[in-house]
Amino acid sequence: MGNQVKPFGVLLRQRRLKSGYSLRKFAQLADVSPTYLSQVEQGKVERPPTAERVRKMAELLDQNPDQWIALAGRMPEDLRDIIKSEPEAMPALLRAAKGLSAEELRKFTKRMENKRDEGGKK
Amino acid sequence: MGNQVKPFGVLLRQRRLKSGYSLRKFAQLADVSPTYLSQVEQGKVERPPTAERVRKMAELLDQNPDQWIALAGRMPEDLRDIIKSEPEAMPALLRAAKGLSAEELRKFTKRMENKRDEGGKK
DNA sequence: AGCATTGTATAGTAAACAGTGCACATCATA
DNA sequence: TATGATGTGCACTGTTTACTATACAATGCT
Repeated sequence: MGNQVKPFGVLLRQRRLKSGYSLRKFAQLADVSPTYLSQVEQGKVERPPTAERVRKMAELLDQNPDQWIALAGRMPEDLRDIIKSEPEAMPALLRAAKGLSAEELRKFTKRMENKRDEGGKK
Repeated sequence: MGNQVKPFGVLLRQRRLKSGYSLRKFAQLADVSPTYLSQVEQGKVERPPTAERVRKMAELLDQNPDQWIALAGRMPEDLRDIIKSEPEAMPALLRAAKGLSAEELRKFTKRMENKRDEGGKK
């Protein structure tokens, strides 16, 4: 509900400027060409960079890498494996989680963690 | 934990034979070349076919498409969007769900569904 | 024997992906 | 005016992806 998904490129540019990096400087740190970085920030590329590169950028700007990867429309590699490990139950879980608020999701997350910590019996 | 993840190709071949299709016949129905289908069944291809094609194959063989897509190491398209809608909370939720059994996952799924049905207050 | 039908190995390919290089316009500063 | 730094448009490129074409061996049927 009301989750305004700001384009990845816009967010990237905002954060980069806030950190005081020029386009060329940051491109160098992130190990991409200035041209490409410019295109990404403008949303001129079909799809944002790879998950690995997005992770690097997020780290350079002190942002949450997972969040940025998801915002870029990529999938953190481990999530794919998690889903694969329970190919029926995990998709169902995600679809059920779809409408819930972030707070509710966090609550469920906590409960799941407790479930695991309380003893890997069996 | 003892989740024996049977290779997708092996499963595909088993199901295809059970349904009485020859490789060429099924390849034609699924709209791929016999060569390619053979490779897929043998696990000779780096990665299984696209989600769309796997879905088609699953339907032809009366299997659960989502399950097959996940088994093939692909991501049902809608899941990506769901994760993107809550780019912090959803990855966290999945990671917490990681070790849980299928039954426990189903329980949480039910609870989430109830939460939603009981009224989107606030 | 002849022919069809089965699956398979090898090689190749069109399109998409994830970028790069270079020239260029704009603005600031000296 | 010159020099430097900023970001950007356009063309291009190496690599990966998701397959296909061709030829072939093995088995079955008549």
